[in-house]
Amino acid sequence: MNRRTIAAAGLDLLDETGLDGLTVRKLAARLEVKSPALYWHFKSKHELLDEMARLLESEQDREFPGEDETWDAWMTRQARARRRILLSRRDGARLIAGSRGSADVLSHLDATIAALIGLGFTAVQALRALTTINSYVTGFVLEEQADRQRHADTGETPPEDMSPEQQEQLLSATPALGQAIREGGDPGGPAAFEDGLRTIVAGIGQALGP
Amino acid sequence: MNRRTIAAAGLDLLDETGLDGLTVRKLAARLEVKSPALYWHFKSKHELLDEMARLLESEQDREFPGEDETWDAWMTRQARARRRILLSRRDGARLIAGSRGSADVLSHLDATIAALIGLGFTAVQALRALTTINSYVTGFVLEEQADRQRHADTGETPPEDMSPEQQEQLLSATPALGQAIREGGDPGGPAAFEDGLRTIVAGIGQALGP
DNA sequence: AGAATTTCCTTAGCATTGCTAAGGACTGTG
DNA sequence: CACAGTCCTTAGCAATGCTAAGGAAATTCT
Repeated sequence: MNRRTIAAAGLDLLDETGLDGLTVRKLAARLEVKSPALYWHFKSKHELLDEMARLLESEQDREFPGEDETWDAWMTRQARARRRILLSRRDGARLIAGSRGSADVLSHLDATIAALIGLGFTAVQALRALTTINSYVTGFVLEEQADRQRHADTGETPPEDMSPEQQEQLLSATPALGQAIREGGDPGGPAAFEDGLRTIVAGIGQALGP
Repeated sequence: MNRRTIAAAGLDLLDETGLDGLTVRKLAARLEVKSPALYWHFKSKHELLDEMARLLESEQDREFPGEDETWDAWMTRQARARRRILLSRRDGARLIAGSRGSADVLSHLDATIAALIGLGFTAVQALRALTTINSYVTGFVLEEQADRQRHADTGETPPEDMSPEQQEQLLSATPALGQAIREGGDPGGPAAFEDGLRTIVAGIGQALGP
């Protein structure tokens, strides 16, 4: 048993209990061990969460733009992949947002910037573009998952389980917002994510020059 | 003593202890009261945090575009105001990201969409633009504040307190990233925020049509 | 006015949490 | 064979969120 396997078990437990329900004792029990045993491998719970975050992030393919791939297609692909990773575990966004990044991601970031410089970016433009997209994805998924848990732990009926009449009653209280939701769907859903991503990538392209 | 004054005291305490250090007992002590007294006003700590989040959000001026103001100037101003609010309290972004929004912000969102429709947006475009910017600001400030606490509780020297030689040594390990930071400054700083914001607003403008 | 109800707090304490101290078994090394 | 290192256990401490039960003061009802 090492840090890696413990972190992996932690991610599985995360799906069942959520970040707030994840305790060292429960994780130890799942590994058929008493809780102080984990403190041999990690000096604190926070360090364990950091390792879990690193493991989750490492599941993302960290590719560079392919030969015949444009920078914007690549950035879009990368952003989608990150969202999928964050969504793949319960509270994934909160887990990663609250953790220390590894030196590993720094070196990958460095290589990515280098690759973008080869595609016409300046170093500053590349870094700024990447952090802008990153902030957007983190913020978006964070609210996406927060909504999920809101409906889960209040026992409140999620909008998609309501009768059309109930939906309509909610929407009619805020007419403009109601119209936007009727025409555009859930503002925390995949379509909204794609739209925002497209918007940001377009803005980056504009800053790059014609 | 009511929910409002308790939440206000909670925000003050938040600055001293951080979100993780904020306990019901400490807050009660600050109000010169025993801890179960607070459970008369709030049925759980989470509900208290929600109220604190609402109070913090309510400090933001919720203006509509002025007569001679363009939509992009207004959105930029609004995004900056939100960042300032989140930064005004320690862990402000985490506090708000983890809370339920109030019906109050829904009705304001509705009015905002209506105002943007008057400026040439469709309802869907307006809602999507607002949520995109919102996700970005939340994500950005979240990492901004996370960095702050990382340096605080590891006792690690923040880069700005290092000698130029130490800085250079860090930067040289990742040459492309190093160059980007030397030329563009802290990727979690105000300049980076402004740049990302400008990028997103430009992208929104492009989607609106010429 | 007196009784009843409501409001808002206290004292006491329970279960759970992260974490530490001390020690035991098992493995490899001089 | 002694010794040191690795990885776990048992026992338990201080702090946390929260509940139960009750008390004092104000408010309302008759």
